[in-house]
Amino acid sequence: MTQSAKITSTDRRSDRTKAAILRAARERFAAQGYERTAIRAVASDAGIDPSMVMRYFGNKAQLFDAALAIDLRLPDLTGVPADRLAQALVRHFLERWEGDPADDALLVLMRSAVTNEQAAARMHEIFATQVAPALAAALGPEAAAQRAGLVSAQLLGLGLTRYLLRLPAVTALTPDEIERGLAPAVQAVLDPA
Amino acid sequence: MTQSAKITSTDRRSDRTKAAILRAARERFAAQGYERTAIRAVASDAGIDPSMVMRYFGNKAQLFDAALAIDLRLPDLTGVPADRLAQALVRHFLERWEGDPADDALLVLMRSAVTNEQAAARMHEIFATQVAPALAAALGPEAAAQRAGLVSAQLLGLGLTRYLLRLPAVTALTPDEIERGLAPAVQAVLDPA
DNA sequence: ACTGTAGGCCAACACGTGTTGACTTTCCAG
DNA sequence: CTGGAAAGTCAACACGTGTTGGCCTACAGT
Repeated sequence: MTQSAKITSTDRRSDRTKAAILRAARERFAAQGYERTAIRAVASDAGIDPSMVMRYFGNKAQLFDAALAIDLRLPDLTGVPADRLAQALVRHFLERWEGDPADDALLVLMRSAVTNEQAAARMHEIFATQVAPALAAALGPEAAAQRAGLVSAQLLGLGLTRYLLRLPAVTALTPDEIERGLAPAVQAVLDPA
Repeated sequence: MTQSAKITSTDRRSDRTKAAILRAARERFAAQGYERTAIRAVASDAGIDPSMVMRYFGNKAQLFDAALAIDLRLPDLTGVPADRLAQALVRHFLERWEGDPADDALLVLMRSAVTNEQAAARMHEIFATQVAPALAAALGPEAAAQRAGLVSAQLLGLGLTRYLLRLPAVTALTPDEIERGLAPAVQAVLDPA
């Protein structure tokens, strides 16, 4: 039977628009956050009718949830010498963000998580399943539990001030200056006095 | 003429409700951010009609602007020994925030500034007129310009993760633990390698 | 007692939102 | 060719929003 051929062809069609919706949604959520993003605008960006968004994703909250399927792609820190851990972390996030801050999932999440409970919950989840384990692998479980919070505070603080708030005093710095300035600070958190 | 007496009495009446509106607005903006705060809700909290809000503040944006008249009450850092600057800063913000995070103006501002241009602009202004000068007084002008950004990133990162996102790994720490962990890191930014 | 005015309320408008259901078009299997 | 399902459009509902203007009420000055 050629049913499989049929299925794939039709499924491909719908999957393509589904992907277009998701891409448009990510861009809007990133630029404006959850509340200010209108489904009509997402649909318009994707070149289809608003009702298609509902057909494929159910409702706005579920669309948001789908847009937040995130992989931070944290580097493997187990091979990094202990005294260069901080540098590796700072550099990784800088590289990630300098590319295109607007569509980086972590910044999308931050922008919405501040006013939206659903996004905040997802943030907790991302932290628990990705950030904490990566640090635990490098520092050992109990040390990581103590320090992962402050490290996150430092890195998210950078993302907040440079890419979301765009504080001039932070955007004025070059990536190199940030790495040189911030890496020792993060290292200070990793190595308790 | 007793006109002055008349004016003060009537003005007092209106000023009292005006203040009530402002108080309610600050609470709502703090808890929900700009977009999710409804004027009807503010009016209801203040025990008056929504149209009174318009009468006294013009529109929502101006109400928001009035709610953001903020004094960070930064401590005078000129007398603090250079090697204790970071500790003084971290402690100050912790004390400020541990009291009642919900109505601290800086957190109000952060919550809205991430999605609202007007709030972001105000944030830049607050930084330029309060944070930067306080650091300049302690570090000297050109050193402050270089490092104020990263110091702010670290302090706002703490506020973000602990009071807005409430990341468990950060809320689990006691204020003392945070001060011990973060002060050396902030000091590392203040003292370049 | 009378009157003007400031303080306040009510009802409504205009608009944007998420969401729904009925209708049309596309397109492929038989 | 043809039927039927998948993909997509259209128009509308129900609701919450910021905002407006007209009306009422209390009270201070004469």
